[in-house]
Amino acid sequence: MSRCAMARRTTTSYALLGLLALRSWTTYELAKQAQRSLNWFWPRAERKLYDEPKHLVEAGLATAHAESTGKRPRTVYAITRAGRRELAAWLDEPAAPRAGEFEAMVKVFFADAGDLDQLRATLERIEAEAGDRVRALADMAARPPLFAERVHLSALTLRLQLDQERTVLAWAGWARQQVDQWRSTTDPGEWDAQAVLDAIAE
Amino acid sequence: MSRCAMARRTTTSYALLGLLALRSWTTYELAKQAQRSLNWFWPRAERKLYDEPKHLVEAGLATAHAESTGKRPRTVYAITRAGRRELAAWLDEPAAPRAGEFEAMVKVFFADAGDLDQLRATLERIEAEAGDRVRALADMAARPPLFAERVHLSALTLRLQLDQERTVLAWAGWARQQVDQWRSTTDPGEWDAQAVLDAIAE
DNA sequence: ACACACATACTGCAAAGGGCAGTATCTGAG
DNA sequence: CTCAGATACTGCCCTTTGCAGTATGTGTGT
Repeated sequence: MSRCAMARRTTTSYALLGLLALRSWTTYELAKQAQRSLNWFWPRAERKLYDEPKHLVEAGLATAHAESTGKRPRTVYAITRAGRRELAAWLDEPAAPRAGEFEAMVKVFFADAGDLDQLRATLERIEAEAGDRVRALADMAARPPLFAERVHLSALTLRLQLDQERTVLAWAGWARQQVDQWRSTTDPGEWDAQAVLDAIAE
Repeated sequence: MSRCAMARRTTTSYALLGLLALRSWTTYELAKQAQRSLNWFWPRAERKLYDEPKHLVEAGLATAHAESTGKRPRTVYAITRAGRRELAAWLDEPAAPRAGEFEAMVKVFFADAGDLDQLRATLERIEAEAGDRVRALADMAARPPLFAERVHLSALTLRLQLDQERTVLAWAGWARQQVDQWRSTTDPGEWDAQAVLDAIAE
């Protein structure tokens, strides 16, 4: 009943609340599940995934229940009716803009501080990583789903994730071909950068 | 000469060092430039962009020079020889994996906690944002470049950025079409989720 | 029967990063 | 002469990360 000092909620709060809306989990399970599914578009350190459920309980959006496996204690979290209400209300709020961290692209952008071999190595690593992820996504799609009644939503999100990885993969291959035509990282020789920019500018 | 307590360097340190490798900037210019260019793949709050150059100076990778415009002071940063060396060495280290925050996708993933109108609104916002960004990138590509001698590197990075935004744009359009065939967020009716998953699994 | 790897189930701490408010000066257009 | 907008930052508090540390299950092989 009392709402006292309901601390602010972050996207991380709602992401975990979303998982709790599907079923109850122990903190450990919740953390693992978040890393399997949410990690693709809402990556969070395991540390946070242990802290956040406590805030949800504090705010009355979830309940915590202490259990144990022999001598080892564990906490099972479940969503409350208020939690479901808040989750539904949150869906109405406009989301934060997409933001991506891509350190390797910083290295590409400043490639002229180094040599062609370094640039090529960076591009190869980008390509390898994207390839791994395409495979990981294919695996996930092939495996029987954890929540059969939610496959339509999984299909939607997996599709974007795959498209993104494939885009990176294709770009990296193209970039390696372009870079192979350069004389050095500071001199692209005959290579026509303007043509690429013109294509981007439509 | 002394290396005393050279604090750790982060990717943000190297990103700014990269900009300093191009020319000297005041902190304000550096912050703005970082937001114009780096923001696409290494977004950082303005606040950090003011702190970081101080660490670079501390580590001997840059120098700070106090100037003034009338009564208003300003600090001009320049890279040192040690800075260029460190930057080149950093290019060799494998980069952190790509990581993206996409809050709107969390809302799509948990769309079954709300109704179809909420899901459609989320998809429309995703589409609008991606459209804005495609236009912003086209603008950047059309505008005369700040560093003419580096257009080849800009072309490479802009290309990926555009591909990424277009991927999101195309996906959002597709997703809206799919969702229009659903009966509710919990019941996709005749819609064939398995077909989508099979396509992903190859 | 015992070892040992691996999964479960967390906590503490320091440092990086984000968001917002606040302060002040300079520049150009009307 | 005014006023918006650009320049040039700092302080504060909270979130998030990363890593190390501390246990207790469970299953597999020998």
